[in-house]
Amino acid sequence: MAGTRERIIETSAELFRRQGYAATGVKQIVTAAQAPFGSIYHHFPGGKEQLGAEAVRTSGALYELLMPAIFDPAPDLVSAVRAFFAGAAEHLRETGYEDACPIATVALEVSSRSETMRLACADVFESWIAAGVPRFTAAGLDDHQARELVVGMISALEGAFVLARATRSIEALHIAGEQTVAAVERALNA
Amino acid sequence: MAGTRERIIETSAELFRRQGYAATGVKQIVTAAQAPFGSIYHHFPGGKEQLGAEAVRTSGALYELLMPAIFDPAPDLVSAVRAFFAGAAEHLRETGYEDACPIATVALEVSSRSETMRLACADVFESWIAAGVPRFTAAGLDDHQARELVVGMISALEGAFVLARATRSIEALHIAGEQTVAAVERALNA
DNA sequence: CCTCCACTAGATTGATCGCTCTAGCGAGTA
DNA sequence: TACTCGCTAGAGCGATCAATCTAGTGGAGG
Repeated sequence: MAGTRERIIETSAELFRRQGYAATGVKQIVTAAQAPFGSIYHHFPGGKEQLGAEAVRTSGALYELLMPAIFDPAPDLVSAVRAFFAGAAEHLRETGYEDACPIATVALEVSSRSETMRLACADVFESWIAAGVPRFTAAGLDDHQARELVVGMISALEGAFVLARATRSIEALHIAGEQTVAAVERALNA
Repeated sequence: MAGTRERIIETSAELFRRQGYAATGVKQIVTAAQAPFGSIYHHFPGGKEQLGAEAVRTSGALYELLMPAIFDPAPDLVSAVRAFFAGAAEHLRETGYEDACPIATVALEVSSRSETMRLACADVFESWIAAGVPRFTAAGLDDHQARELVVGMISALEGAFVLARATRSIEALHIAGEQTVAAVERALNA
């Protein structure tokens, strides 16, 4: 079997995203991943915490790819931002409001309990920001403006996910998207 | 002893906010609340889920009071929004990045696992929006504009909390606050 | 061939989970 | 005093938790 370790990480990431870190048992992970129980502690001697941190970093890296995938083919920055939020809203609705941010739940859960995992989450957020900034500077904004807009965009998206998942509505995502678009337009026209 | 039930709810709400729903055990709650174990199931026959839902609604109602407390004494809407984010940032920093939103962690955790608790979270968010809207219409905005700005404000705050807690920095809160202020100013000057 | 080792496989551990159970306390009524 | 009843008090339930343990498998190197 090729990639037991990878399969465990991917399955963990999926489960963590839907139900969080604490609510997901190691047994549930191996069952869903169709992996033997013992393999967990062979591949992840640090136990559940190490597995959690790796799952966060892996799905974080995967989502970072959305930046080039969405922003680079777009005709302009504003269209890209709009597509970014529209895509998130569509995906959330399509998955029955299950698949929002892959790490937000975990980030809130563990940031007071596990420094290892908190750092993994912080690194992922910082990598998303770093991946987003050049797409904004390329549109003529300076580094400071670009960072502020990217951080604002990610914050708006994450918060809208929270409301959207609880209320089963993509209203918050639409609003957050349009307000981010307005912020970008304002910076471009200054 | 006056208010064992209330003490249990308040303690639960605090623990849920810091570490989430699944990671908080009933035993931990009774220990922290200095309450007898049996009292939990006397006061909350629905078990942990009922306790969780009540904790969400109670702390939600408590936070709803921030709307009048911050917006009504402010000289104008923009100052109020600024104070709203500044207060959140200060409180988060003062508590060592522990006390962010009282229900966001729970909302993300349970919205795919417990319909009872998901509804409690959704009701709380909707009540916050309902409490915020009149403060925005009082400044001359129409209902539709007001709701969009309030939903955007809460989304921005929630998302900034996620980033702030993970990165141990209030940068995201400052940015989210200023972008919300800009959105309000734009609506007022239109 | 044999050895070695990465990996699979799952039984088993002690601790902890949410929850149920019975017992009894103490204030109120008669 | 006698009885009720809201609540306290915690022992104990079966289930499940993360993690450890030993045993065994299969392919590569010599």
